[in-house]
Formats: sequence, structure tokens, C-alpha cells
Amino acid sequence: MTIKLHDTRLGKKVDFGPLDDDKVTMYLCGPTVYNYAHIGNARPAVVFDLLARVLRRRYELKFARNFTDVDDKINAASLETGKPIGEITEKFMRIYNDDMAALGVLPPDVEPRATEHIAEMIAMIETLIARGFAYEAEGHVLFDVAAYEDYGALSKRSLREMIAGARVEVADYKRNSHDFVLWKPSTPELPGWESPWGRGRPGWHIECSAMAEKHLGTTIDIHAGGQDLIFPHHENELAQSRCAHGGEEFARYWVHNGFLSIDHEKMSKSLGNVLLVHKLIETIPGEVIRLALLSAHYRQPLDWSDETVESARRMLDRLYGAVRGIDGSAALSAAAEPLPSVVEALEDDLNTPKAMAEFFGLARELNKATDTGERQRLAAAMFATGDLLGLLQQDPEEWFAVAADSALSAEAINEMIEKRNAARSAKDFATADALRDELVAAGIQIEDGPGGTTWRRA
RNA sequence: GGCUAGGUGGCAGAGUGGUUAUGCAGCGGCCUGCAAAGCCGUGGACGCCGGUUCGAUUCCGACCCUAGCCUCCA
Repeated sequence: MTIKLHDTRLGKKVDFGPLDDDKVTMYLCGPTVYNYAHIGNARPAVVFDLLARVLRRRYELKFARNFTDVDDKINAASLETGKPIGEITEKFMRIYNDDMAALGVLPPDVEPRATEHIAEMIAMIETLIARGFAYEAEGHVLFDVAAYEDYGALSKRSLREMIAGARVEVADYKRNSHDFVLWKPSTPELPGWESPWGRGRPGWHIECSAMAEKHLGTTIDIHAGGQDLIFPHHENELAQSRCAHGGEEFARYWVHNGFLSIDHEKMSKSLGNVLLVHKLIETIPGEVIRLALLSAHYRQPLDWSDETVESARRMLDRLYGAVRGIDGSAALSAAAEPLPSVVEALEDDLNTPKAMAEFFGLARELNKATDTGERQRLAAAMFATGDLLGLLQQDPEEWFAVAADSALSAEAINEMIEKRNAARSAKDFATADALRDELVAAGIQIEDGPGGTTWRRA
């Protein structure tokens, strides 16, 4: 079985094979660090973290995810808050990594920053000018889309259509309305670097091209990102890189995740429904958010709502419930392999819903098994599968103890359980039930099992 | 308007040219002092109209609807 991926350029699912037999390179467009990441930003981070995990099982992966730390939005934020640009970008890079870590996103192999690759960008722009794909105009350097005949191949648009549908006034220094900025001049108060075209700063698209080239080479295996980046960002990146590299292929597979909506509405500042990961993780376990983001196939649209979250939480309850109370599970998991059917589903274009269905099948098997050795073997497989998915990373007892809504301490709960069990032994069921009702009212569910009484948050 | 994706049972959400997705919720049973969890069983679906086919939710065409993109939003 080969890994299958849906390639945006071809518009279909294809067999994946890297350029190098056992090495894979992958680039993901990371955040522009001027604000907290929202849940929509988290989707590609989580989805492609999972893809990275899946790829690493078979290949030596070099995964790069950049930070865009020079951008007009950052400049605006600096102007607004009066804080230096570097302070803003440092702060939000740190927060971004912390927030993503809370969602089980493993650090990529490289996290290049745009500001540390200015020289590479300038060199690439010079090459583009020298080869006739870019021109200087009024302190700007622009990419000449007319010089690149495959422009539009990725986003499947023709230049003619785009020009016909253009709704924006064209700057008069552009030869063509779709020419895009590679370099633009900076005023003294804006961040800027000396260049052959004067003091200025790079355009957005060239950043990714330069960073991908520097860290992954001229041709990369997988380029990932959100669907909304296909045009213009990825189309432009593709154009720049190919033209700078003598027409060589830029990315062999283009993979894009679908959009996320909130309560069936587009997330936007004007609607006031922007959900920040930083805020969400205060009340929702990171694994719940992660699973919620993986509950739909990555290319499908995903609607985020309270139900989405609650549903993910219930799924995790079921998985954690199966492995609860099994000894030595953590030690066993080190040697265990993830469930083959889960791996297979993930290797089939990251079919996470299918993978979860298979995972639940394993949980059911475990719930049914009575033999201790069998239960340990199955539990080890559960944890190994969880490791692959970035789930089941907590101790099951801790998972069920997270009593966010309960005012009762663990000691108080255990005390009440003892009292209740004493009453039960004495066949005083009225007292026992009263205690249980009290706990339920506090958000604690009692479970009498063969090994004694356990509890969980409701 | 153009381009690209979608429209599946109460909800979420995979998949398939004829045979159980899965999770939650429902119903019946087992277990339990009663519950909860778990297990067993069960009802319920493929936007609309045509076409291909022995047979289509699955392929083809039209239509309706939804979403994203159409110069810097993941």
C-alpha cells in the first residue's frame, strides 16, 4: 500500500512517492504573527501535524513551517499599540507555539522566520529580474505574470478570466493587473532592508518561496496550507519559484485543508465570532479541540459549534473509558504498533473519520475482552494508535477527573463515595442514592464496576 | 458572473455499482439493589429530474441549493 494524497493541481487523489526514496520534504505556510491564532488557523496546523506523523512512520521527513514576521498587518499592530515590531512578533510566535503544543501539534523540524531570510529573498528577486520574469517600477519590484505561461495552473484559472473579473483598481506602475509585489519600498518608520532597489521590504509570497528553497531545496515534495491560500499565495509562490529555478518543479504535491466555519457562519471580526485557541484551551482540553478538528475529513468544510466540541469530548470519553484501569499500559505501548486499519485509513489521504471508526472498533474489542493479557495487549495497541493520532496522551484517571464544572474536590468526592458504599453494604439504598444524586448535581457521575466504584465528570 | 468543492439517517460524519461505517441521540435486552459505564440486538439515509445498467446513494447530463476563492484571510 502506498500513501495516497489529494493533489490540488491535479484535482484528484494520487499515489504519493517522494523525489528521494526515503526522504520527504514538506512545507506548510505558517502564521503571520501579529495576533493570537484562531481556531481556523489551528486546523492546518493540526491536520498537517497528523500528516507529518503519518509520513514519519515511513520516511525521514523534513517539515518546515514558517513564521511570517514581516507584514503590513504587523506594522499596523505596531503602530496601533506603540510596541516595537520585534516585541509583537516574538510574543506571538511564542504564544502560537504554546497554543499549538496544547493541541498536540509537534514542533516542525524547521521554523524559518521571514526576517532571517531577507538576503535569500533579494537574491531570488534578482534572479527573477535577470531572467525576465520581474521588473522594477517606482521602487517596487513586480512579478510579470504575462512572462510565465503556466500562471493559473494550480488555482485553475486563466489569466484572461482573472483580468476580466478584476474588481480592484490597478496601480498604474503595474504592467498587468495581476502582477504582484516582490519588493516594496519602506518609509523610514517602517521596517526595511537595503536592497538594489532601495530600502524596502519583501512582498508576502516571496517569503515562502525563499524559505522553502533555503531549507527544503528547489523542488519540495509536499506543499500544504489552507484552501484560501491557493490563490493568490500559492499560485504566486509557484510562479516565483519555478521561474527562479529555470522552470524546475516547485512542489510535487499540493495539499489543502478545507475551511472552518463557526455556527454555520464565516468567522470574522465583524461578526464577533472569532474563536482564539488561546482562549479555548482555558476551558476545553486540547485533545478535544484536536479531535474536533480531525472529526471531519481535512478537505471537507468543518463547522465549529458547541456540539462539535461536545461530540469530540464524548468520543474521547469512550476511548479513555476503554483503557481505564488497565495496568502497565504506558510501558506496553512503547513496543506496540498502532492499529493497522487506522494506519491504512490515515495513509489514504488522511481519512480521519475512517481512522476513528476503526479506533472505536479496537475500543469495543477491548471492552469485550476479559483475559488480562489480551486486555493489556489491546490497551497497548490503543495507546500506540493514540500516539499516532496525537490522542490519548493523558492518564485515563486524569482525563475523567477533569471536573471543570464541579465545586467538589477529589477528596470530598471520594469521601462521599465511601459513605455511599457503606450505605450500600448496609442496604440503605435511600441514603446511597441521595449521595449519588448529590454528586450528579455537582457534575460527577458514579460508576460501580467489578473493581470498585469510580467516578467521572459528567 | 467565473473558478473550485460540497449536498448522506434526529445530529455529526465516512464510504460504496447490488452485502453493518463510526460516534452521539432513540428503542429492546443483558449486566446492576437501582443507576452509570459496557455488551448484544434494532429502527432510520443518500438534494431534485432524466440517462446508462439486470440493478445507482455510488457513473453520466441538466437543474436547485450551500460554501470557499476571484490581489496579501488558514
